[in-house]
Amino acid sequence: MKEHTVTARSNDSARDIPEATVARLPVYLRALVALAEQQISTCSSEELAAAAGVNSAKLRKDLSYLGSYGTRGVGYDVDYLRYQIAREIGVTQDWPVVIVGIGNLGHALANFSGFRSRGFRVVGLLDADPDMKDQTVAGLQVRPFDDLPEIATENGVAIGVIAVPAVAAQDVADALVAAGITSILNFAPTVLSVPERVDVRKVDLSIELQILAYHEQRKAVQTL
Amino acid sequence: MKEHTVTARSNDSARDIPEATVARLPVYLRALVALAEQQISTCSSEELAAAAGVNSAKLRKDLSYLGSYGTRGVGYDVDYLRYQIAREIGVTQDWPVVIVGIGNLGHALANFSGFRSRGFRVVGLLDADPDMKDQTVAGLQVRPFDDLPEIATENGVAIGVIAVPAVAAQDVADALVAAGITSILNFAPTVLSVPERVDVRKVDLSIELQILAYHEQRKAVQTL
DNA sequence: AGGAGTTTGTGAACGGGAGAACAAAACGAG
DNA sequence: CTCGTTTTGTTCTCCCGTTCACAAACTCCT
Repeated sequence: MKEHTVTARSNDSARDIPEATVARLPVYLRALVALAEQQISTCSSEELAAAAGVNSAKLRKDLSYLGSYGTRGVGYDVDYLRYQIAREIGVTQDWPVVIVGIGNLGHALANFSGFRSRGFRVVGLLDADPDMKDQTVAGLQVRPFDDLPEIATENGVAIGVIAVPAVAAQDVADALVAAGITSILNFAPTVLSVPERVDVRKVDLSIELQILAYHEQRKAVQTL
Repeated sequence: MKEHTVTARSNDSARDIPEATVARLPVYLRALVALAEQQISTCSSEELAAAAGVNSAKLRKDLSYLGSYGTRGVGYDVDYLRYQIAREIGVTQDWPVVIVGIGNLGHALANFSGFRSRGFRVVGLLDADPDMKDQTVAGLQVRPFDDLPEIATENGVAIGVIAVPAVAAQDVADALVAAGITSILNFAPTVLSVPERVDVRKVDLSIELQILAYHEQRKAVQTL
Protein backbone atom coordinates (compact mmCIF):
# COMPACT_ATOMS: atom_id res chain seq x y z
CA MET A 1 0.00 0.00 0.00
CA LYS A 2 1.27 3.43 -0.76
CA GLU A 3 2.03 5.87 1.94
CA HIS A 4 -0.87 7.96 3.07
CA THR A 5 -0.59 11.04 0.95
CA VAL A 6 -2.24 13.72 2.98
CA THR A 7 -4.83 14.96 0.56
CA ALA A 8 -6.53 15.76 3.84
CA ARG A 9 -7.29 19.38 4.53
CA SER A 10 -5.42 18.72 7.70
CA ASN A 11 -6.11 21.62 10.02
CA ASP A 12 -7.98 24.30 8.13
CA SER A 13 -10.89 23.12 10.18
CA ALA A 14 -13.45 25.51 8.75
CA ARG A 15 -15.11 22.99 6.42
CA ASP A 16 -18.56 22.07 7.64
CA ILE A 17 -19.48 18.46 8.02
CA PRO A 18 -23.23 17.80 7.65
CA GLU A 19 -24.97 17.21 10.94
CA ALA A 20 -26.24 13.80 9.81
CA THR A 21 -22.67 12.76 9.12
CA VAL A 22 -21.42 14.01 12.47
CA ALA A 23 -24.03 11.85 14.17
CA ARG A 24 -22.71 8.76 12.38
CA LEU A 25 -18.99 9.30 12.91
CA PRO A 26 -19.11 7.92 16.47
CA VAL A 27 -20.77 4.79 15.11
CA TYR A 28 -18.00 4.31 12.59
CA LEU A 29 -15.45 4.93 15.29
CA ARG A 30 -16.95 2.23 17.46
CA ALA A 31 -17.05 -0.22 14.57
CA LEU A 32 -13.38 0.49 13.83
CA VAL A 33 -12.42 -0.13 17.44
CA ALA A 34 -14.24 -3.45 17.29
CA LEU A 35 -12.40 -4.41 14.10
CA ALA A 36 -9.06 -3.43 15.63
CA GLU A 37 -9.81 -5.64 18.61
CA GLN A 38 -10.24 -8.52 16.19
CA GLN A 39 -6.76 -7.82 14.81
CA ILE A 40 -8.23 -6.72 11.49
CA SER A 41 -5.94 -4.09 10.03
CA THR A 42 -7.69 -3.26 6.77
CA CYS A 43 -11.33 -3.13 5.72
CA SER A 44 -13.41 -2.12 2.73
CA SER A 45 -16.21 0.42 2.89
CA GLU A 46 -18.58 -2.49 2.43
CA GLU A 47 -17.30 -4.30 5.52
CA LEU A 48 -17.17 -1.22 7.69
CA ALA A 49 -20.63 -0.17 6.56
CA ALA A 50 -21.99 -3.58 7.51
CA ALA A 51 -20.42 -3.34 10.95
CA ALA A 52 -21.87 0.11 11.44
CA GLY A 53 -25.28 -0.82 10.09
CA VAL A 54 -25.36 1.64 7.21
CA ASN A 55 -25.23 1.72 3.44
CA SER A 56 -21.71 1.60 2.00
CA ALA A 57 -22.30 4.53 -0.34
CA LYS A 58 -23.37 6.62 2.59
CA LEU A 59 -20.31 5.57 4.56
CA ARG A 60 -17.96 6.58 1.76
CA LYS A 61 -19.67 9.89 1.32
CA ASP A 62 -19.46 10.55 5.05
CA LEU A 63 -15.77 9.75 5.13
CA SER A 64 -15.12 11.93 2.11
CA TYR A 65 -16.09 14.97 4.17
CA LEU A 66 -13.11 14.30 6.43
CA GLY A 67 -10.63 13.91 3.65
CA SER A 68 -9.38 11.09 1.49
CA TYR A 69 -8.20 8.47 3.91
CA GLY A 70 -8.77 5.30 1.90
CA THR A 71 -6.85 3.57 -0.83
CA ARG A 72 -8.73 2.70 -4.02
CA GLY A 73 -8.71 -0.97 -4.79
CA VAL A 74 -7.69 -1.73 -1.21
CA GLY A 75 -9.88 -0.12 1.40
CA TYR A 76 -9.16 1.65 4.67
CA ASP A 77 -6.41 1.10 7.19
CA VAL A 78 -8.33 0.48 10.40
CA ASP A 79 -5.97 2.18 12.84
CA TYR A 80 -5.30 5.14 10.61
CA LEU A 81 -8.96 5.81 9.87
CA ARG A 82 -9.82 5.31 13.49
CA TYR A 83 -7.35 7.97 14.51
CA GLN A 84 -8.56 10.38 11.86
CA ILE A 85 -12.19 10.06 12.93
CA ALA A 86 -11.27 10.37 16.59
CA ARG A 87 -9.31 13.50 15.81
CA GLU A 88 -12.14 14.95 13.77
CA ILE A 89 -14.68 14.34 16.53
CA GLY A 90 -12.25 15.64 19.09
CA VAL A 91 -11.92 12.60 21.32
CA THR A 92 -8.17 12.28 21.04
CA GLN A 93 -8.10 14.64 23.98
CA ASP A 94 -10.02 14.06 27.21
CA TRP A 95 -13.16 16.06 27.91
CA PRO A 96 -13.97 16.79 31.52
CA VAL A 97 -17.66 16.27 32.32
CA VAL A 98 -19.88 17.05 35.29
CA ILE A 99 -23.01 15.11 36.11
CA VAL A 100 -25.80 16.88 37.98
CA GLY A 101 -28.38 14.79 39.80
CA ILE A 102 -27.15 11.58 41.38
CA GLY A 103 -30.41 9.68 41.56
CA ASN A 104 -30.94 6.32 39.94
CA LEU A 105 -30.02 7.61 36.53
CA GLY A 106 -27.11 9.72 37.69
CA HIS A 107 -25.76 6.66 39.45
CA ALA A 108 -25.95 4.64 36.30
CA LEU A 109 -24.26 7.38 34.29
CA ALA A 110 -21.46 7.81 36.83
CA ASN A 111 -20.72 4.12 36.64
CA PHE A 112 -20.91 3.99 32.87
CA SER A 113 -17.60 2.63 31.67
CA GLY A 114 -17.98 4.04 28.18
CA PHE A 115 -17.15 7.49 29.51
CA ARG A 116 -13.57 6.85 30.32
CA SER A 117 -12.83 4.68 27.32
CA ARG A 118 -14.20 7.18 24.84
CA GLY A 119 -12.47 10.40 25.70
CA PHE A 120 -14.58 11.64 28.57
CA ARG A 121 -13.66 12.00 32.21
CA VAL A 122 -16.16 12.62 34.98
CA VAL A 123 -14.69 15.31 37.19
CA GLY A 124 -17.74 16.14 39.27
CA LEU A 125 -20.87 14.57 40.68
CA LEU A 126 -23.33 17.14 41.99
CA ASP A 127 -26.58 16.84 43.86
CA ALA A 128 -28.75 19.38 45.61
CA ASP A 129 -29.83 16.90 48.27
CA PRO A 130 -27.53 17.43 51.30
CA ASP A 131 -28.00 13.79 52.31
CA MET A 132 -25.98 12.78 49.27
CA LYS A 133 -23.01 14.88 50.24
CA ASP A 134 -20.98 12.23 51.98
CA GLN A 135 -21.70 9.48 49.55
CA THR A 136 -19.12 8.16 47.14
CA VAL A 137 -20.30 7.05 43.73
CA ALA A 138 -18.00 5.40 41.21
CA GLY A 139 -15.00 6.46 43.26
CA LEU A 140 -15.99 10.09 43.31
CA GLN A 141 -17.46 12.01 46.19
CA VAL A 142 -20.84 13.61 45.58
CA ARG A 143 -20.61 17.35 46.12
CA PRO A 144 -23.25 20.00 46.79
CA PHE A 145 -24.71 21.68 43.77
CA ASP A 146 -23.34 25.05 44.84
CA ASP A 147 -19.82 23.84 44.19
CA LEU A 148 -20.56 23.79 40.47
CA PRO A 149 -18.79 27.06 39.53
CA GLU A 150 -15.69 26.04 41.42
CA ILE A 151 -15.51 22.57 39.90
CA ALA A 152 -16.25 23.86 36.43
CA THR A 153 -13.59 26.55 36.35
CA GLU A 154 -11.00 24.42 38.12
CA ASN A 155 -11.24 21.66 35.53
CA GLY A 156 -12.19 23.69 32.48
CA VAL A 157 -15.41 21.77 32.11
CA ALA A 158 -17.30 22.37 28.88
CA ILE A 159 -19.83 19.54 29.00
CA GLY A 160 -22.55 19.01 31.59
CA VAL A 161 -25.05 16.19 32.00
CA ILE A 162 -28.46 16.88 33.51
CA ALA A 163 -30.00 13.91 35.29
CA VAL A 164 -32.41 15.67 37.63
CA PRO A 165 -36.23 15.65 37.68
CA ALA A 166 -37.98 17.71 35.03
CA VAL A 167 -38.99 20.52 37.36
CA ALA A 168 -35.40 21.24 38.34
CA ALA A 169 -33.87 20.90 34.88
CA GLN A 170 -34.19 24.49 33.72
CA ASP A 171 -32.63 25.85 36.90
CA VAL A 172 -29.75 23.43 36.58
CA ALA A 173 -29.29 24.38 32.96
CA ASP A 174 -29.15 28.05 33.89
CA ALA A 175 -26.53 27.32 36.53
CA LEU A 176 -24.49 25.25 34.09
CA VAL A 177 -24.54 28.06 31.56
CA ALA A 178 -23.59 30.57 34.25
CA ALA A 179 -20.66 28.33 35.15
CA GLY A 180 -19.38 28.58 31.60
CA ILE A 181 -20.57 25.25 30.26
CA THR A 182 -21.41 25.31 26.57
CA SER A 183 -22.64 21.78 25.86
CA ILE A 184 -25.44 20.07 27.72
CA LEU A 185 -26.72 16.52 27.56
CA ASN A 186 -30.23 16.58 29.00
CA PHE A 187 -31.95 13.47 30.33
CA ALA A 188 -34.81 15.38 31.90
CA PRO A 189 -38.06 15.37 29.92
CA THR A 190 -38.19 19.13 29.39
CA VAL A 191 -37.47 21.65 26.71
CA LEU A 192 -34.53 23.69 27.90
CA SER A 193 -34.04 27.28 26.89
CA VAL A 194 -30.41 28.30 26.70
CA PRO A 195 -28.35 30.96 24.95
CA GLU A 196 -27.63 30.48 21.27
CA ARG A 197 -24.01 29.48 21.78
CA VAL A 198 -24.89 26.55 24.03
CA ASP A 199 -25.50 23.15 22.42
CA VAL A 200 -28.15 20.94 23.93
CA ARG A 201 -28.85 17.33 23.09
CA LYS A 202 -31.65 15.48 24.77
CA VAL A 203 -32.15 11.85 25.57
CA ASP A 204 -35.75 11.09 26.33
CA LEU A 205 -36.92 7.64 27.23
CA SER A 206 -40.64 8.24 27.07
CA ILE A 207 -40.45 9.90 23.68
CA GLU A 208 -38.60 6.90 22.30
CA LEU A 209 -41.18 4.56 23.75
CA GLN A 210 -44.02 6.58 22.33
CA ILE A 211 -42.47 6.47 18.89
CA LEU A 212 -42.27 2.71 19.20
CA ALA A 213 -45.86 2.60 20.39
CA TYR A 214 -47.01 4.52 17.33
CA HIS A 215 -45.42 2.03 14.97
CA GLU A 216 -46.62 -0.85 17.08
CA GLN A 217 -50.16 0.43 16.85
CA ARG A 218 -49.91 0.72 13.09
CA LYS A 219 -48.66 -2.83 12.81
CA ALA A 220 -51.63 -3.98 14.88
CA VAL A 221 -54.11 -2.11 12.69
CA GLN A 222 -52.58 -3.36 9.47
CA THR A 223 -52.85 -7.00 10.42
CA LEU A 224 -56.55 -6.73 11.24
CA MET B 1 -66.43 28.22 19.86
CA LYS B 2 -68.13 25.99 17.41
CA GLU B 3 -68.46 22.30 17.98
CA HIS B 4 -65.63 20.21 16.70
CA THR B 5 -66.74 19.18 13.25
CA VAL B 6 -64.90 15.98 12.60
CA THR B 7 -63.12 16.77 9.41
CA ALA B 8 -60.73 14.21 10.83
CA ARG B 9 -60.19 11.05 8.87
CA SER B 10 -61.18 9.38 12.06
CA ASN B 11 -60.19 5.76 11.78
CA ASP B 12 -59.11 5.00 8.21
CA SER B 13 -55.69 4.84 9.76
CA ALA B 14 -53.79 4.13 6.56
CA ARG B 15 -52.51 7.67 6.05
CA ASP B 16 -48.81 7.90 6.66
CA ILE B 17 -47.47 10.47 9.02
CA PRO B 18 -43.88 11.52 8.25
CA GLU B 19 -41.35 10.01 10.60
CA ALA B 20 -40.06 13.42 11.63
CA THR B 21 -43.57 14.39 12.67
CA VAL B 22 -44.09 11.19 14.62
CA ALA B 23 -40.95 11.97 16.60
CA ARG B 24 -42.35 15.35 17.58
CA LEU B 25 -45.86 14.31 18.54
CA PRO B 26 -44.76 13.11 21.99
CA VAL B 27 -43.19 16.50 22.59
CA TYR B 28 -46.43 18.24 21.73
CA LEU B 29 -48.31 15.83 23.94
CA ARG B 30 -46.07 16.62 26.87
CA ALA B 31 -46.44 20.35 26.29
CA LEU B 32 -50.22 19.99 26.19
CA VAL B 33 -50.22 18.06 29.46
CA ALA B 34 -48.19 20.85 31.03
CA LEU B 35 -50.64 23.46 29.75
CA ALA B 36 -53.59 21.46 31.04
CA GLU B 37 -51.95 21.31 34.47
CA GLN B 38 -51.84 25.08 34.44
CA GLN B 39 -55.60 25.14 33.83
CA ILE B 40 -55.07 26.54 30.35
CA SER B 41 -57.89 25.29 28.17
CA THR B 42 -57.03 26.90 24.83
CA CYS B 43 -53.81 27.76 23.08
CA SER B 44 -52.60 29.09 19.77
CA SER B 45 -50.09 27.29 17.56
CA GLU B 46 -47.64 29.99 18.52
CA GLU B 47 -47.97 29.29 22.25
CA LEU B 48 -47.87 25.53 21.89
CA ALA B 49 -44.89 25.76 19.56
CA ALA B 50 -43.02 27.87 22.09
CA ALA B 51 -43.76 25.34 24.83
CA ALA B 52 -42.56 22.51 22.62
CA GLY B 53 -39.51 24.36 21.40
CA VAL B 54 -40.35 24.34 17.70
CA ASN B 55 -41.37 26.69 14.93
CA SER B 56 -45.12 27.40 14.82
CA ALA B 57 -45.41 26.69 11.10
CA LYS B 58 -43.88 23.30 11.64
CA LEU B 59 -46.25 22.61 14.50
CA ARG B 60 -49.28 23.45 12.38
CA LYS B 61 -48.08 21.32 9.52
CA ASP B 62 -47.41 18.43 11.88
CA LEU B 63 -50.89 18.68 13.37
CA SER B 64 -52.44 18.92 9.94
CA TYR B 65 -51.32 15.35 9.26
CA LEU B 66 -53.58 14.16 12.06
CA GLY B 67 -56.61 16.05 10.88
CA SER B 68 -58.05 19.49 11.39
CA TYR B 69 -58.36 19.84 15.12
CA GLY B 70 -57.98 23.59 15.54
CA THR B 71 -60.32 26.53 15.13
CA ARG B 72 -59.19 29.39 12.92
CA GLY B 73 -59.05 32.67 14.71
CA VAL B 74 -59.08 30.87 18.06
CA GLY B 75 -56.51 28.13 18.38
CA TYR B 76 -56.59 24.62 19.80
CA ASP B 77 -58.60 23.18 22.65
CA VAL B 78 -55.93 21.77 24.92
CA ASP B 79 -57.78 18.72 26.19
CA TYR B 80 -59.24 17.83 22.84
CA LEU B 81 -55.94 18.10 20.97
CA ARG B 82 -54.20 16.22 23.73
CA TYR B 83 -56.60 13.34 23.39
CA GLN B 84 -56.28 13.29 19.62
CA ILE B 85 -52.51 13.15 19.72
CA ALA B 86 -52.54 10.50 22.43
CA ARG B 87 -54.92 8.43 20.33
CA GLU B 88 -52.80 8.86 17.24
CA ILE B 89 -49.63 7.78 19.02
CA GLY B 90 -51.47 4.93 20.65
CA VAL B 91 -50.98 5.82 24.30
CA THR B 92 -54.64 5.89 25.22
CA GLN B 93 -54.18 2.21 25.86
CA ASP B 94 -51.50 0.73 28.13
CA TRP B 95 -48.49 -0.94 26.58
CA PRO B 96 -46.88 -3.76 28.54
CA VAL B 97 -43.08 -3.55 28.56
CA VAL B 98 -40.27 -5.84 29.68
CA ILE B 99 -36.87 -4.61 30.77
CA VAL B 100 -33.88 -6.89 30.32
CA GLY B 101 -30.77 -6.25 32.35
CA ILE B 102 -31.26 -4.92 35.87
CA GLY B 103 -27.90 -3.29 36.40
CA ASN B 104 -27.47 0.36 37.23
CA LEU B 105 -29.31 1.49 34.15
CA GLY B 106 -32.03 -1.14 34.38
CA HIS B 107 -32.63 -0.05 37.93
CA ALA B 108 -33.03 3.54 36.87
CA LEU B 109 -35.40 2.56 34.07
CA ALA B 110 -37.52 0.36 36.32
CA ASN B 111 -37.96 3.25 38.74
CA PHE B 112 -38.69 5.77 36.02
CA SER B 113 -42.05 7.27 36.82
CA GLY B 114 -42.67 8.46 33.29
CA PHE B 115 -43.44 4.91 32.25
CA ARG B 116 -46.65 4.58 34.14
CA SER B 117 -47.91 8.07 33.50
CA ARG B 118 -47.42 7.88 29.76
CA GLY B 119 -49.17 4.72 28.76
CA PHE B 120 -46.55 2.11 29.55
CA ARG B 121 -46.56 -0.56 32.19
CA VAL B 122 -43.53 -2.58 33.20
CA VAL B 123 -44.66 -6.19 33.46
CA GLY B 124 -41.28 -7.89 33.68
CA LEU B 125 -37.78 -7.30 34.95
CA LEU B 126 -35.32 -9.88 33.67
CA ASP B 127 -31.69 -10.56 34.44
CA ALA B 128 -29.40 -13.43 33.56
CA ASP B 129 -27.49 -13.15 36.82
CA PRO B 130 -29.01 -15.69 39.26
CA ASP B 131 -28.00 -13.52 42.20
CA MET B 132 -30.59 -10.98 41.12
CA LYS B 133 -33.41 -13.48 41.20
CA ASP B 134 -34.71 -12.76 44.67
CA GLN B 135 -34.35 -9.02 44.48
CA THR B 136 -37.30 -6.70 44.20
CA VAL B 137 -36.89 -3.57 42.12
CA ALA B 138 -39.57 -0.89 41.90
CA GLY B 139 -42.07 -3.28 43.46
CA LEU B 140 -41.44 -6.01 40.91
CA GLN B 141 -39.48 -9.18 41.44
CA VAL B 142 -36.53 -9.71 39.15
CA ARG B 143 -36.94 -12.92 37.21
CA PRO B 144 -34.48 -15.15 35.37
CA PHE B 145 -33.95 -14.37 31.72
CA ASP B 146 -35.32 -17.75 30.68
CA ASP B 147 -38.78 -16.72 31.84
CA LEU B 148 -38.97 -14.24 28.98
CA PRO B 149 -41.20 -16.29 26.63
CA GLU B 150 -43.64 -17.01 29.43
CA ILE B 151 -43.87 -13.40 30.59
CA ALA B 152 -44.12 -12.11 27.05
CA THR B 153 -46.95 -14.35 25.92
CA GLU B 154 -48.83 -14.08 29.21
CA ASN B 155 -48.97 -10.30 29.03
CA GLY B 156 -48.99 -9.81 25.29
CA VAL B 157 -45.79 -7.81 25.45
CA ALA B 158 -44.81 -6.05 22.24
CA ILE B 159 -42.09 -3.73 23.52
CA GLY B 160 -38.77 -4.73 25.09
CA VAL B 161 -36.01 -2.62 26.58
CA ILE B 162 -32.40 -3.81 26.41
CA ALA B 163 -30.21 -2.54 29.24
CA VAL B 164 -27.46 -5.17 29.21
CA PRO B 165 -23.77 -4.84 28.34
CA ALA B 166 -22.93 -4.57 24.66
CA VAL B 167 -21.62 -8.11 24.32
CA ALA B 168 -24.93 -9.61 25.43
CA ALA B 169 -27.21 -7.27 23.51
CA GLN B 170 -27.52 -9.23 20.30
CA ASP B 171 -28.37 -12.45 22.13
CA VAL B 172 -31.00 -10.65 24.16
CA ALA B 173 -32.41 -9.10 21.00
CA ASP B 174 -32.66 -12.52 19.38
CA ALA B 175 -34.47 -13.87 22.41
CA LEU B 176 -36.86 -10.92 22.45
CA VAL B 177 -37.67 -11.45 18.80
CA ALA B 178 -38.16 -15.15 19.38
CA ALA B 179 -40.58 -14.30 22.19
CA GLY B 180 -42.70 -12.33 19.76
CA ILE B 181 -41.58 -8.83 20.62
CA THR B 182 -41.66 -6.44 17.68
CA SER B 183 -40.35 -3.19 19.13
CA ILE B 184 -37.02 -2.81 20.89
CA LEU B 185 -35.49 0.11 22.72
CA ASN B 186 -31.77 -0.53 22.88
CA PHE B 187 -29.51 1.14 25.42
CA ALA B 188 -26.53 -1.07 24.64
CA PRO B 189 -23.88 0.49 22.42
CA THR B 190 -24.22 -2.01 19.59
CA VAL B 191 -25.78 -2.29 16.19
CA LEU B 192 -28.53 -4.89 16.49
CA SER B 193 -29.57 -7.02 13.58
CA VAL B 194 -33.21 -7.99 13.67
CA PRO B 195 -35.88 -9.10 11.20
CA GLU B 196 -37.44 -6.44 9.00
CA ARG B 197 -40.72 -6.33 10.89
CA VAL B 198 -39.04 -5.45 14.19
CA ASP B 199 -38.54 -1.77 15.03
CA VAL B 200 -35.41 -0.81 16.90
CA ARG B 201 -34.62 2.54 18.43
CA LYS B 202 -31.34 3.13 20.13
CA VAL B 203 -30.32 5.44 22.93
CA ASP B 204 -26.59 5.86 23.08
CA LEU B 205 -24.94 8.02 25.67
CA SER B 206 -21.44 8.01 24.29
CA ILE B 207 -22.61 8.89 20.79
CA GLU B 208 -24.46 11.90 22.14
CA LEU B 209 -21.40 12.99 24.08
CA GLN B 210 -19.18 12.61 21.06
CA ILE B 211 -21.51 14.76 18.99
CA LEU B 212 -21.30 17.41 21.67
CA ALA B 213 -17.52 17.06 21.75
CA TYR B 214 -17.34 17.64 18.01
CA HIS B 215 -19.24 20.91 18.25
CA GLU B 216 -17.31 21.88 21.35
CA GLN B 217 -14.05 21.39 19.50
CA ARG B 218 -15.25 23.54 16.64
CA LYS B 219 -16.21 26.31 19.01
CA ALA B 220 -12.73 26.14 20.54
CA VAL B 221 -11.04 26.34 17.15
CA GLN B 222 -13.21 29.21 15.95
CA THR B 223 -12.39 31.39 18.92
CA LEU B 224 -8.64 31.04 18.44
C1' DA C 1 -75.26 42.43 9.09
C1' DG C 2 -70.75 43.78 7.86
C1' DG C 3 -66.03 44.75 8.50
C1' DA C 4 -61.73 44.42 11.18
C1' DG C 5 -58.70 41.41 13.41
C1' DT C 6 -56.88 36.61 14.44
C1' DT C 7 -55.27 32.26 13.66
C1' DT C 8 -55.44 27.91 11.24
C1' DG C 9 -54.38 24.87 7.31
C1' DT C 10 -51.85 24.31 3.10
C1' DG C 11 -49.57 25.22 -1.45
C1' DA C 12 -45.13 26.20 -3.10
C1' DA C 13 -40.30 27.11 -2.87
C1' DC C 14 -36.11 25.66 -0.92
C1' DG C 15 -32.37 23.07 1.25
C1' DG C 16 -30.20 18.89 2.80
C1' DG C 17 -29.55 14.11 2.92
C1' DA C 18 -29.87 9.24 0.75
C1' DG C 19 -28.76 6.17 -2.75
C1' DA C 20 -27.42 4.78 -7.45
C1' DA C 21 -24.03 4.82 -10.63
C1' DC C 22 -19.72 5.80 -12.56
C1' DA C 23 -15.02 7.65 -13.31
C1' DA C 24 -10.52 7.71 -11.21
C1' DA C 25 -6.93 5.37 -8.86
C1' DA C 26 -4.45 1.63 -6.98
C1' DC C 27 -2.95 -3.23 -7.22
C1' DG C 28 -1.54 -7.68 -9.34
C1' DA C 29 -0.74 -10.88 -13.07
C1' DG C 30 1.33 -11.94 -17.17
C1' DC D 1 4.52 -2.26 -19.45
C1' DT D 2 -0.29 -3.21 -20.16
C1' DC D 3 -4.62 -5.05 -19.00
C1' DG D 4 -8.13 -6.62 -15.83
C1' DT D 5 -9.87 -6.31 -11.15
C1' DT D 6 -11.01 -4.07 -7.08
C1' DT D 7 -12.59 -0.31 -4.39
C1' DT D 8 -12.67 4.49 -3.43
C1' DG D 9 -14.37 9.32 -4.12
C1' DT D 10 -17.78 12.01 -6.34
C1' DT D 11 -21.54 13.46 -9.33
C1' DC D 12 -26.31 13.36 -10.17
C1' DT D 13 -30.94 12.56 -9.14
C1' DC D 14 -34.67 11.94 -6.10
C1' DC D 15 -37.10 12.40 -1.86
C1' DC D 16 -38.09 14.12 2.63
C1' DG D 17 -38.49 17.83 5.67
C1' DT D 18 -38.52 22.84 6.75
C1' DT D 19 -40.07 27.34 6.11
C1' DC D 20 -42.56 31.08 3.97
C1' DA D 21 -46.55 33.17 2.81
C1' DC D 22 -51.34 33.49 2.03
C1' DA D 23 -56.19 32.24 1.50
C1' DA D 24 -59.87 30.39 4.23
C1' DA D 25 -62.39 30.46 8.36
C1' DC D 26 -63.73 32.00 12.68
C1' DT D 27 -64.66 35.78 16.43
C1' DC D 28 -65.77 40.14 18.02
C1' DC D 29 -67.23 44.77 17.71
C1' DT D 30 -70.04 48.30 15.88
